[in-house]
Amino acid sequence: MKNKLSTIDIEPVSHQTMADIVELKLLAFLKKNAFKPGDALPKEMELAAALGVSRNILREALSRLRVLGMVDSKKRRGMVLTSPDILGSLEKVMDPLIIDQSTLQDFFELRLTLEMGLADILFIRKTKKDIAELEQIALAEKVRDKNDVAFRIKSEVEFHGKIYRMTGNHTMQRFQTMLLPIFGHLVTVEKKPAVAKVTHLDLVNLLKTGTIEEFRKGMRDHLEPHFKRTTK
Amino acid sequence: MKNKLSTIDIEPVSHQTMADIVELKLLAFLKKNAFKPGDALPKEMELAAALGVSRNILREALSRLRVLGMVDSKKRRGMVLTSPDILGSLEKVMDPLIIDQSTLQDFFELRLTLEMGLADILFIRKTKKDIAELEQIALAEKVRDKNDVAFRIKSEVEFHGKIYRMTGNHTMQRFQTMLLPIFGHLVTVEKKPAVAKVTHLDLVNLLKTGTIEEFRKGMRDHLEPHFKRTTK
DNA sequence: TTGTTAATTATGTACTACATAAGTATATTC
DNA sequence: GAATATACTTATGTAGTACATAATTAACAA
Repeated sequence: MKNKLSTIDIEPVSHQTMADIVELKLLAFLKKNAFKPGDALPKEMELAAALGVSRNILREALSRLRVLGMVDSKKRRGMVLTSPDILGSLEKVMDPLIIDQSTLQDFFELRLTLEMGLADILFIRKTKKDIAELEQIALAEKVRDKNDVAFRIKSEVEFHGKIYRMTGNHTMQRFQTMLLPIFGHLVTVEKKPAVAKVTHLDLVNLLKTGTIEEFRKGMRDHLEPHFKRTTK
Repeated sequence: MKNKLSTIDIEPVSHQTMADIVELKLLAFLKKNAFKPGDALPKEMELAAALGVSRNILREALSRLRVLGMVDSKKRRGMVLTSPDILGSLEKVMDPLIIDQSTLQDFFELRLTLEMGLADILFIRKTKKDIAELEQIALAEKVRDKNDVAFRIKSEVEFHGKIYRMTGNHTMQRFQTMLLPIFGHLVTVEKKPAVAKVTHLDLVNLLKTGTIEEFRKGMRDHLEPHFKRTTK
């Protein structure tokens, strides 16, 4: 019964090119031989000869590993396997305009999920200093005009960003920063701005004197407008 | 005072190659001109000419966009922008052996955070059918030998995997699958297996008759051994 | 030991040539 | 004239050659 789609939802046959194959073979080669970061790779000519492809094709495949942050190379020295910058590749494609709607929604929910799960790590790592800084951010919101949309978004970003930083988890922090454009995009699409009944200042106080459960409850109420939009 | 490191912790100067520059220029070009999935890109020769580089270099850069799932191309037809497969690039580099220890720990915490935050979405999306299936998985564990390590891991994966599937969030589900090798790697490194006081069957019952808060409390207790290892 | 210079070498870039598949136009047949 | 077969065109895919460049090594000098 789902034939109403004008765009036919079917994937085109995948024409594997040599570069595709070589890319996979290289990945398999690295895993099979248990290469570790720092290990030197065979030189281009050897690899190309071993794979039976031109140096051109090999370089196209290597170029892909480079963008994944898996290999690095310098002239004369050769190539070495590096510890990949996992989120680096994510950052490059995180553009709300080209990501399909369904995935955007998924990431939005992912952020909500993270935010709800943060409490545990947060209570392990929180410090008086961090809480004080967070409070400053929350207090700064009061003195500004509530209708200043640009400021509201900026302060929202600042507050939640600070919370992620407080976890001491650099990856999570970066991940959140990457999700910001998506969050911003979905929010601007919204008709009316969501007003939370639990404010940032409330959250700060819960962080200061409350329990994990109380803080999480507060966060849930703070995010309630977003959860309300999450359908079955 | 952190000079005790034998390997000097300093990044080498980054030598940007032409391919690096072209890659960035292409990304900027696509964003600036608001290209949308399906839009045709200029042909290789035109791009190369416009950028002032050889077709070789351009193809190395395009190859990178391909691995990110941003462009697709067929002979004669030309290249088109595609909706990127965000997690595709992640999957390729998700190898516990080459990811640095610090990032591994970050991802481990990320998983714990997700698991703790799942409750809200889960209670929105859960169905009787899914709960019944989850219960089957939990029940199947009872009949097996507790000392069968391989089975224990398999059933652990199955149970938590099912929970992620129950969220209906395909991205989160894929993300969890990607994290499995990391989880497995860190667990095998552990000395003694962690024994949780809240079992999978307990969680199923909480999902059936409990509240969100009760379920989350159960999940926290279930994960307690892992949280215990999480240091300040 | 330190500093300079020259030779070596693996990567980086450019260019050419051709293969291949997929549109486009033309010709042929009924 | 419509349908089918044929030749042509074109943009990507692949291969090969040539040379530039930077980093390493070796040799040499102060």
